[in-house]
Amino acid sequence: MPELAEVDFFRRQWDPGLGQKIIEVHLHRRKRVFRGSNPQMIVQRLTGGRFVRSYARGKQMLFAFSGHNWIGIHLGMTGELRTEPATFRPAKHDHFVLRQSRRALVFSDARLFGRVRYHKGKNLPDWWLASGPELLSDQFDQRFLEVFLDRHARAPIKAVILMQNGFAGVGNWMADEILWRSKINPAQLAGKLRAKERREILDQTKFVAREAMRTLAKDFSDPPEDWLIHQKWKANGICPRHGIKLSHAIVGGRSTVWCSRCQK
DNA sequence: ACCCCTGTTCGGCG
DNA sequence: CCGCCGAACAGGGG
Repeated sequence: MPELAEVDFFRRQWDPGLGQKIIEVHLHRRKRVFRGSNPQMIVQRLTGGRFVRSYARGKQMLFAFSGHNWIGIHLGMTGELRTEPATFRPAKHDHFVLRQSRRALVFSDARLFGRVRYHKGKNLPDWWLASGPELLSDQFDQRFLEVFLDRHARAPIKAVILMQNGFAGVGNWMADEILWRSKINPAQLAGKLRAKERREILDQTKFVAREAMRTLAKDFSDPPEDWLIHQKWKANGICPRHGIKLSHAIVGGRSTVWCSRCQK
């Protein structure tokens, strides 16, 4: 579920716990979400520390704790963060719980595609820096885009827009929304795109990211009515521009929707 | 019962 | 070696 703006929404769900001490860490040690990390060490290092700050970058979140301890969380397909009362008892899918005196900070994930990582040190973890520049920053510009599109010239543009080292935070619905607004067919090879189309991709990516941050990230409210996202999952979804029936196919390995009239 | 899925990684293959 | 593609991961919902 979570892409750029939803990820930031979930990150902020733990805000009430900022500055507060962690009195107990509860986790299911054997769960897949801890792959690559040592769950026992997470418990050891976080217990008694303080939750001091959080960051989001693309689909990644980073939580800073006192003593140079860091927790990275990726929500995968079905992960979510929330807070619960102090008396909360974890249920089946609540894999990681930071208990504070007044509340519990909870990560849950039914499908276990999400991930919790641990990092110790004064500097940011390497994997944090591996994702692309933030879409709304000046580093995500025309020059960056050109190089990235050319590097993946033989892949369909839909697949390229889903690559996190280029389009950090873009997931399936954002990708379709961007391509629809740019009037580009999702199956078009990235290397075939003309100068005007490349400019459109930059502009529409910024637009979709900015608007999503204004709505979804703030309170999980819907983007405007005339966005493609509202039609995408309907059996008989129509193009918001002129009302003809949308096309569906698997492109770049992902379910894709587009308008055959405006996206040639 | 069967098929679908807003994500990532890995092995196969061209 | 580079890079694309399909499968695998796992569970819930239609």
